Amino acid sequence: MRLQESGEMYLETILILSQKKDHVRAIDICEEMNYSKPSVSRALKILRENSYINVDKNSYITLTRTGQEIAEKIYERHQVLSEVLINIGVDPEIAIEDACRMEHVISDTSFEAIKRSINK
Amino acid sequence: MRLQESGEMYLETILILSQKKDHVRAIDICEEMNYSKPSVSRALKILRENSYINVDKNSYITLTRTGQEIAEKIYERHQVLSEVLINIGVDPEIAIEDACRMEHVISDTSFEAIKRSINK
DNA sequence: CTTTATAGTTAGCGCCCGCTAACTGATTAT
DNA sequence: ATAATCAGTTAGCGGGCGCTAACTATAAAG
Repeated sequence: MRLQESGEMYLETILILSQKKDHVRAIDICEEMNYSKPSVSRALKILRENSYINVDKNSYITLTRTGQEIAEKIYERHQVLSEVLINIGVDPEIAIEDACRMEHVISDTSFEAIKRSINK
Repeated sequence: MRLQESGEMYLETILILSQKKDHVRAIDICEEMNYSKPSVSRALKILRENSYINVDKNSYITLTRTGQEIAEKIYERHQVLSEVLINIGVDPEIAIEDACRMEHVISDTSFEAIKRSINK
């Protein structure tokens, strides 16, 4: 199953949360993304069914290998794209918002080209 | 009514078609976008109801002032973004596809910054 | 003049993905 | 032990936006 922009955002959020918390639960995602519990619950169900995440008896969420790879990919894009925008003078807040949307729509090819172009 | 990405694509397509044809009809949009007639018909209905386009007795479609402004804005983004990507070495076909998606999600601020940054 | 082709519309399906209301089950506090 | 709180789920709504099937109206062709 091909992951939607929405699914990618959930994975990225789980990655970020697991970097600053011991464990990640659905409720943490609700707070981070400002979504209702049912929205998060359903999204996690789909991610679980498609083996992007695991949920243990304590409802602690972890990324599977595939989930982790996608989350890291999107997160890297987020970092690089917002940095690029900030570098050309965009207000950091706006840069981050834009990066958040662009990170899901850019091809691997274009992203690699962007990374290469900032290294010179 | 705030226009969706989909609505912006229709307006942009109408602009492009009206540059290369005497008149634009729904069926032309179907062919250009590879969408079914009902999909286009409904989209046009919404654009008409919200005064982004006019449709005359011959079913010829024209952009209103507002529609034209949006279409031109998106089209400019399309041109600039694909040019930028091509310039940094992205295959034109991929560059255009990516520009097609990015053009709808970038803020005015970031787009202006990108334009400025290529002029030096 | 009737048949056929072309363009547009209506009805309704289905997936995405937010939401509220209301339930369950577990943990904490009285 | 009972009540309250917290986390998660289920049911179902609604808007966005593709689709097919089937209808209508108009124009072209026999």
